Amino acid sequence: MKKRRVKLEDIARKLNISIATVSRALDKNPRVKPSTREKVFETANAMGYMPNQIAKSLSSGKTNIIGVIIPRYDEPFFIEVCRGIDHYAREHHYKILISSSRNSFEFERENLISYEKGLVDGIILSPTHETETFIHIQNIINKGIPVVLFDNIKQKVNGATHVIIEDDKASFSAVEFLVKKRKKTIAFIGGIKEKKVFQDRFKGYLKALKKHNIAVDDRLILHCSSLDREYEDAEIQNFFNRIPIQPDAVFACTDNYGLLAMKTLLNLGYKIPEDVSVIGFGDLGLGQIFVPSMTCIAQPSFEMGQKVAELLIDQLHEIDDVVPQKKVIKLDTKLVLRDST
Amino acid sequence: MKKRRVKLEDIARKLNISIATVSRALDKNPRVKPSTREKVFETANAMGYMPNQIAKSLSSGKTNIIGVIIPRYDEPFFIEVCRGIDHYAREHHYKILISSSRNSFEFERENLISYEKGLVDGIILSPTHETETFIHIQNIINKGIPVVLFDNIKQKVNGATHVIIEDDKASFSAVEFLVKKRKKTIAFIGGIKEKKVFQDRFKGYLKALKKHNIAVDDRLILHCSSLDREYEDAEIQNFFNRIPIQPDAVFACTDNYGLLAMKTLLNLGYKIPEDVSVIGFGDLGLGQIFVPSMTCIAQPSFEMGQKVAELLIDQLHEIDDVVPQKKVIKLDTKLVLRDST
DNA sequence: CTGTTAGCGCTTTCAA
DNA sequence: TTGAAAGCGCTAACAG
Repeated sequence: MKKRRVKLEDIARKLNISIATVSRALDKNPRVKPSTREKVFETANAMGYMPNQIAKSLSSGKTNIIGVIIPRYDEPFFIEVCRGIDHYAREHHYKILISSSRNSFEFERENLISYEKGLVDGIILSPTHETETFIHIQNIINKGIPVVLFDNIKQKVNGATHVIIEDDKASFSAVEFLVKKRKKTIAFIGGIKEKKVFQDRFKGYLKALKKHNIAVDDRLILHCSSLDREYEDAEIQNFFNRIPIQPDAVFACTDNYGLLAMKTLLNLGYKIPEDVSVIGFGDLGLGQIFVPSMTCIAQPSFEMGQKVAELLIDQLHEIDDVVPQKKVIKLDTKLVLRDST
Repeated sequence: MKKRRVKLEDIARKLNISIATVSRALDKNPRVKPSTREKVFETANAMGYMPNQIAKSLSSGKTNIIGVIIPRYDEPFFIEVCRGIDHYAREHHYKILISSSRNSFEFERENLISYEKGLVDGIILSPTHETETFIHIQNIINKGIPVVLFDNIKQKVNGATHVIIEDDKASFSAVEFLVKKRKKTIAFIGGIKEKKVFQDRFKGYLKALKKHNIAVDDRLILHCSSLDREYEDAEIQNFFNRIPIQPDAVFACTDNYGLLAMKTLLNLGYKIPEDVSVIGFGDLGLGQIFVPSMTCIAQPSFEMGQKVAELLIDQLHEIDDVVPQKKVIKLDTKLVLRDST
């Protein structure tokens, strides 16, 4: 059943012309006589010709594939970013090869190395919480492969463009919003301490309390340590079941934490927002469905994906000699008010 | 900055041996003298050698990439399937190239064609609701590229393996469960009518009603027609706002529909499950967080991904001459009981 | 155990 | 406007 694919040579032979001419004709190279070109197109179609991408890539040195590495698939934020990347990339004739580092530095390195084998023209990466050192990324860049980083960047990488949001500012403004609503007992639910974005969101929380002279109370603070959805649930339930004081507000570092907090609080008999206000982070859809709907910091995920792709593709199109400006792009967030506050 | 990559030739020259030997040594081919092999490894490392995947692929005829086409990214079901595929594929040294057909037949075709250019060794595809004809898939198979289909398969494709769940049975059992709870006024919320899985889920609903002599009431039936999250919400709100009779149960064809129904009903003052029971379809996480938690038909999404990948990779490893058995694999679903019923 | 050589399918000078 | 030929980097059959 498996037939040999038709290639340029087959068309050339049938038409009694050279491979080069066929190649040029198919390329719409103007240096081919229109009549020849037409004949080539006709027979190519008739024979069911399909160019071999691999051969093209080998000879041209470009694959038109962008490698994307995210810490995990099951987080709407990353999926939205990928969607944004995909949209932009497709418009510019690039495909995307996504892989997950599964929150592991080792996997991140492996993925990077596998991309280094020439499969991709450039790389988009969101570092894991474990990623402390950045030489693996630096190595890639030194080999001349453009890299754009987004989210969770612990350390500036020379030669890479960064796309981020200002996590500290965003959380500061959310917490300040709660304070202005006369909340005094504001709980904080963060994620793994090692992750830069969570560190920054925590900083914003502290800063807001400090500014408004509210004492920090450790009993109100939870840093979730699990990387797994199921355990997050348990951690948060535990936290609120045992909390010795009643919070009048909760600031959560992800949508999911916020929703889990709401669920737990409702089950404990709290009224939202009467007894306690809740704010989430991300605004990736679920907050709108929950009853009551959740106030969130909206993170421009799709746009972040588009931006990241745009920056990478721009770099891919730059003349090699030009030393391009590597920049840090900051995207805006905003607080979306709903029923939980 | 962009340095020329080191290749086999460079290593060969430095060691004064042939390229072939270097290639074999790196391959751990036993026909190379251990001492030679070691020297090769050392210098390869020292020189920072990195094999060129594209060249390898061209000469070996395999890319070790699996192309995956899903109707959309922003549906947890598909992401879970992709996660399953990724897990299995990675263990077997395959990478996955995901693209979305964005619910469009034309995009599906385009993606397929782009994969036909030799970039992928095999294809995993979930057809869109628009996909009525399957010649584009048949064409691919005829070219000798293995294809595995999953979910929403309107028509059996010759030569392709299919992985599905029995949507009609699953929804039948869910609706029957409601009937046995003495529900008489069971609303149905389905998706676009063109989609096979929704058709089947509707059939199951009808069948259960029929079996238990409950008259079908069109006023209780909604087929959502939008492909966009935002409009789904509006459609479902509209439906319940205007419904002329009070349902005592709702069977929804996706988790999202179920959650939106619960939200709307709660906002209308219904008590769940006292006034109305709700069952969703999928069980992809959110149902557990909602208050009340939602009873769902659990669909084995991750497992489906693994299975689909396994079947494809098996096929890729089959000897070409062997005409492989193409099968239809049916995975089991189950009803997960929670607070909404 | 190692080297020679002929591809894999396409692009791209260089010549004609 | 076209053709010949040299790669792209690696694999594998064949010969020694």
